[in-house]
Amino acid sequence: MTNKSAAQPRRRASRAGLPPRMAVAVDLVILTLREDTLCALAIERGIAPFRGRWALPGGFVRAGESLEAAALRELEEETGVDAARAGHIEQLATFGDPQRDPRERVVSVAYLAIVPDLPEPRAGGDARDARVLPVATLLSGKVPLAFDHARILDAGVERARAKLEYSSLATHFCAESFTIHALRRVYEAVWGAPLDGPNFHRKVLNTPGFVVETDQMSSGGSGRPARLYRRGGAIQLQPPLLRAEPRAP
Amino acid sequence: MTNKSAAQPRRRASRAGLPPRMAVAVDLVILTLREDTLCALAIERGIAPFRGRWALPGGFVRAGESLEAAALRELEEETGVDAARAGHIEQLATFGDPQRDPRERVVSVAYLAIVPDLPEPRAGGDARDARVLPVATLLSGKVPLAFDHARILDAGVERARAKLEYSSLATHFCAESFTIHALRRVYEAVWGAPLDGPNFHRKVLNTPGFVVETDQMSSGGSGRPARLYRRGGAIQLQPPLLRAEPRAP
DNA sequence: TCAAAAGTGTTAAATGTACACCCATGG
DNA sequence: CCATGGGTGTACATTTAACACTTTTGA
Repeated sequence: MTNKSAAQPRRRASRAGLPPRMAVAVDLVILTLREDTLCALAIERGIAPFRGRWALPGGFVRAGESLEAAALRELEEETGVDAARAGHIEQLATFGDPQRDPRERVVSVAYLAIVPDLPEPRAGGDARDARVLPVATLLSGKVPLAFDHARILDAGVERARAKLEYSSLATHFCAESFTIHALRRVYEAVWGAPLDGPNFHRKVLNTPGFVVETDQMSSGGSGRPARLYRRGGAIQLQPPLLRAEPRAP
Repeated sequence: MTNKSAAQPRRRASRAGLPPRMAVAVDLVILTLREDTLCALAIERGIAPFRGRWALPGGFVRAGESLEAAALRELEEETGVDAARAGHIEQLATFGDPQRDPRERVVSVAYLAIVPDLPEPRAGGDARDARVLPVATLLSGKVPLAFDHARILDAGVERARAKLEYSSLATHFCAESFTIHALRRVYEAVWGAPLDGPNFHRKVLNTPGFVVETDQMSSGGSGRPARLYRRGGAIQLQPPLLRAEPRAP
């Protein structure tokens, strides 16, 4: 019916019904907050290709291993953070350009992980060095990333920005208990814009399931001690926290 | 861990540092509207495994072919709709459970396509039959889908529902020019809830870039002729069209 | 003239925004 | 007693939701 069957002597394997096999990898965008700055874990590659360049942590999926399991395994290998301590992990997108790896065809499934208080990473395996660097630095273009990792990182940051608005993702940047102020600093760091403190406070408390009060108070800092909260059960926020866009007068 | 690694000598390749190779497929959730009902294209499988069961259209990615190109090729093969006529196509998620295909390890990258006025599909290739069926039927469980395709379809429908709210996706269900009423019927079909006509009308017109007026009017139907509009340039809607949730009094 | 759909007006309620102001703590 | 951040109050602007009402067509 189409020209297809005629025009296709094309890859004998395919005609025989056997699909080509490809390597499948997972790459991780691991986000955390360091001094009110949005940061990601980056690896300095110790082997070719892109030796000496910064890259996202990742590795190949093993036979019999699910994609999610591979992502969690890589997360633990690179950071020492196990599934329980990881605040949040979700699949981001899949990158499969035929040229994205100069060695051979590699399809990479990217995952986004949020980790509170990411420990100083250990270089190991194929990595010459491993560091938690500001996202702004990594995306500035001054430190070109290996492969298509700049696009992957960008997708991860965009996903995080979008999800703060309508999900409880922000709480995963915080330790188990946190002040409303700390939560606000997460929003301000990820969105890169200041928010009104009083209104933010009310909005968070009026969003059912977002946070739950504890009977503890913060201590030590300057100023009045603040109440500590824990993550509530809500996954989606209704109504969403709006990303304030200053209105034109 | 599973009986699988025992059955295989665990691919010596993997121990030598060479990653295992896997087949990579694309599967398509192709949504359209038929008589105000959200429908998806389904294929009745003519070959094992799952012979005789309904499945989503899809196929293996070829060597040297990008994922997106594979998705567009499958879309055209199964529906005759080329990239230009497809309203919208986007990557949805990747499904890679080791057991999802009983033959061998297949990682499937799912795509979501929206096509206005999907033509009656032609069965061909490995398909015994091809039909446009209501999503509600396919997800009801009465017609079990092959592989993990119920999960994929569900993810596609959920993505479409969510994106109607904050993107101009709904316009891609419509022909090139359409009335505001037709656009509203898209929202009502996908969300499964009625919307207030007058308020919807204003909201659409007040959302910059959502639709642009033409100088033509609809003809033929009963009632007053309506103005026709085209898709505007906006991708994201600001403010979003809210999914009306009847308020508890 | 009636039914059906298009489109405009109107109003009460809910929400968002900006900022004044009091509270509790450490220096 | 002052700086710092925590938290509440409040007034105003904006948005939303509900629905009455007018317009324009085909039957």
